[in-house]
Amino acid sequence: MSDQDTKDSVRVLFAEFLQQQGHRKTPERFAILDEIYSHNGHFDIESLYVYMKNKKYRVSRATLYNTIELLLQANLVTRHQFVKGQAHFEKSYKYKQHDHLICSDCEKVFEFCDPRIQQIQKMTGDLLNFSIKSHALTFYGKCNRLSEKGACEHLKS
Amino acid sequence: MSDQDTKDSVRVLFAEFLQQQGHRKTPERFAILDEIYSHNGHFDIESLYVYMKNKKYRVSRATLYNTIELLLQANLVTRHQFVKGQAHFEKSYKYKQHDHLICSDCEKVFEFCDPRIQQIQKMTGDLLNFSIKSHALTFYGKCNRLSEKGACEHLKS
DNA sequence: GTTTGTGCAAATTTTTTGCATTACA
DNA sequence: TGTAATGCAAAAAATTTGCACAAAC
Repeated sequence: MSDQDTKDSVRVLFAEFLQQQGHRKTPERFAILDEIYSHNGHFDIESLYVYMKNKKYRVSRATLYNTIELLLQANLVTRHQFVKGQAHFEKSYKYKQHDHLICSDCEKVFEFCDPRIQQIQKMTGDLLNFSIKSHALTFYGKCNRLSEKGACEHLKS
Repeated sequence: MSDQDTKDSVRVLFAEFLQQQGHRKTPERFAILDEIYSHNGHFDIESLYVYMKNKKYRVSRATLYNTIELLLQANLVTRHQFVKGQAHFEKSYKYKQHDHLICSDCEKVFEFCDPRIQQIQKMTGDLLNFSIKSHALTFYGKCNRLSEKGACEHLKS
């Protein structure tokens, strides 16, 4: 599936979501969705604001916060809190299920997959009578690039 | 191990940590550690500030932030970000390893254990050449108390 | 005695809110 | 045309920083 196909799909999904929830289909909402699906990796609200401002797209931070909330509800975006005091997001449609590994030296975020997490998720839900929709698993450690190259890729000071 | 024994142990561990790192052993730092280990469950900086103020303990928010940072490094406290815009913490010494389950209806936080997560942690570290120190796994869903009692325990509005 | 750590207050950063205006349905 | 959504700016909330004073080492 091409990037354009993905963008078309999420636009349709978001439109359906807005319809069902009785929200209006404003151009800002679709522009924000489009912007998010034009980038890979994680982003925060401020970056998104700057991206759109640079494209001369007139949008307010308030609308970004509002729209991100809707996109979270629509499961088109997920939220993370890798660093304190600032939320990070990433697109989630057609993006393979994965979890994160954070290096406490260079603060770089890596991704990995393990199918057993889905099993644990299902079993825990059954056991505790909980309808589990999603999960977030993060491992914290050191990426062992220090000894290899003398320093982590993004090591500070 | 009694609560008092635990408090004594963490005080020794924190003292050793401060020594090794070349930090001073101030009474404020031990008072904060003691306060944290006097409570169960999760807390945020503001609650901790109020707890200590109520006990007439003179402490500033700046010192709380500073000390929490040291306690995180010493692995005596862990940080979570259950809700946006605010960090939550919990004591971690001698407190059984567990993960969290959050109800999106009542926002209550539940705990669970699954030994397989340790296996995934070890295998992921070996596979990606990463020295993993810790993890955080959170499941998001609905706690099914709605249908049982008409509403989640802390359901809003 | 030196220098780190502290409290306080101000500053910064992140997010939310109020309100007049715009535009979707 | 009625009402939800927007932009803007102000407010609120969370965290960090600067500085004079206190107290570990």
